[in-house]
Amino acid sequence: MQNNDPISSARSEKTRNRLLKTTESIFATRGFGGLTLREVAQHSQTNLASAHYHFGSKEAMVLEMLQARVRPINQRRMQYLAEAREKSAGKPLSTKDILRALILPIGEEIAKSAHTRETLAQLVARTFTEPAKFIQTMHRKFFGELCEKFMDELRKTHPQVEEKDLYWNLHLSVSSMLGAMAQHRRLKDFSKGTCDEEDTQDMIERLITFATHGFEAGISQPSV
Amino acid sequence: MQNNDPISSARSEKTRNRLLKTTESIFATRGFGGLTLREVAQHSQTNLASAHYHFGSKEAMVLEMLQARVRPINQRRMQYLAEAREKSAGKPLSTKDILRALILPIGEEIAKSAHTRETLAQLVARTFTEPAKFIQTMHRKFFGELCEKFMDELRKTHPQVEEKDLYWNLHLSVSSMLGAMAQHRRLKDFSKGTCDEEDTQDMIERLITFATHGFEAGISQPSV
DNA sequence: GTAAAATTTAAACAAACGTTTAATTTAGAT
DNA sequence: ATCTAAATTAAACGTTTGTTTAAATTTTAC
Repeated sequence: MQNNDPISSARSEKTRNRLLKTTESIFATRGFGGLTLREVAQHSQTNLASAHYHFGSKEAMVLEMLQARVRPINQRRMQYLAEAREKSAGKPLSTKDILRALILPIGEEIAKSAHTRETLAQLVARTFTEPAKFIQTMHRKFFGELCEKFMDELRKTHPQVEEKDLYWNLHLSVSSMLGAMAQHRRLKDFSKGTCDEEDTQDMIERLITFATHGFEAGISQPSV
Repeated sequence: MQNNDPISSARSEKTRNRLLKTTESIFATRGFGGLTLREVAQHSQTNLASAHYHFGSKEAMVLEMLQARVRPINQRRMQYLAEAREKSAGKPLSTKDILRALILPIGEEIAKSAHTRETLAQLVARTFTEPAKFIQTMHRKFFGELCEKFMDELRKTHPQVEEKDLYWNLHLSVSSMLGAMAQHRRLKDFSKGTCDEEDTQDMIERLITFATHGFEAGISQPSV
């Protein structure tokens, strides 16, 4: 039996994954500039040069980590949208169904484990505040087409609403989602122990409700 | 006549201000790690060492710039809250009045000039995603007490609502505001020219409406 | 088992960073 | 005008960074 992938043995793939995992953790807490290849190598129990061997550069390594993280979340978003369409049997989806498909997947990913809960929220937040150009490029590539898919769905649900209003309120919905992710770790600082940041499920449900009503208020009457 | 401030001549203050202005611009686009004292000095038409002479360190310089930016915004927030209280004549404020006092000042600051519109939105966004510890500390100091003031007001308006619900939805309101600031420059990428990022006034009004209805939906019924 | 390829490691590189020191220039007071 | 302190400048320091090179080790194929 010959390996169809001549390069990359079993051992090599393990160190690759170790590097990616460490990259994720450090990038989430310190950002791109704060991430050091030496620190990544140390925490991955490997050598400094091995990062370049496997990925070619620091940029490429971080990019691969981000893609591996974002891709499954976006896939699940499309999946939820498709499932909601099946259930609705041809009729347009509710605003809440659409926004749930947008928000829920990232909530599930956060809720998965303590490790992801710690880092993923910050991770997502970074991708849209990070100064590095290549991350901005990735962000645009990843979420540009996704945005269009969701806009198509919103147009069907609100055929009478102006394009501009739909864009603005989708923009605000996404903003509130990302803002909530970024602020997640700060919750304790301000809520004086009232709110528990570990109850991710609760946060996601609140966020969906928040965004849904914000959205619908924004497309019906410009001021209240 | 003797200058009451023996140090800092007129010339020195001018270079100080030039340094702060450049710091703001670069920090906004590149973040703390991406900001270089050499670049700041160059764009401020002064020397590298002058930054240390005036501020003592890179950290202190950035901190002073941030404080100079945030303080007047927070002051205006408190002012708007007080003004709304006067008009209401003892009766509790509406949710929208409270959130408007929170959101409007930052919108006004953004709308002031092209320069601030470019940078302030990103600036605010950075302060809550920035990895540097001293910025996190500042963030907590600046917004911790402000948060309490707004919570007091929200408690009066919604005396029957549980503390936890108020915290969560204030949190989500703040998140949507900050998220909108951070995402502001990305708007063009996704709206295909439909939305104009220069119309800040429009964004702020939409944001206030969005947050108000999101907030009120979150404290009345947990699910719709 | 042995040769070749893939992977890991060690060492060094040039560049860039914040900071410091010391010298120079400028401003203000008598 | 001169002296003193403030402000600016020039030059260098010690670290740290991503990256590269080359040697050592491990795995894979025949």
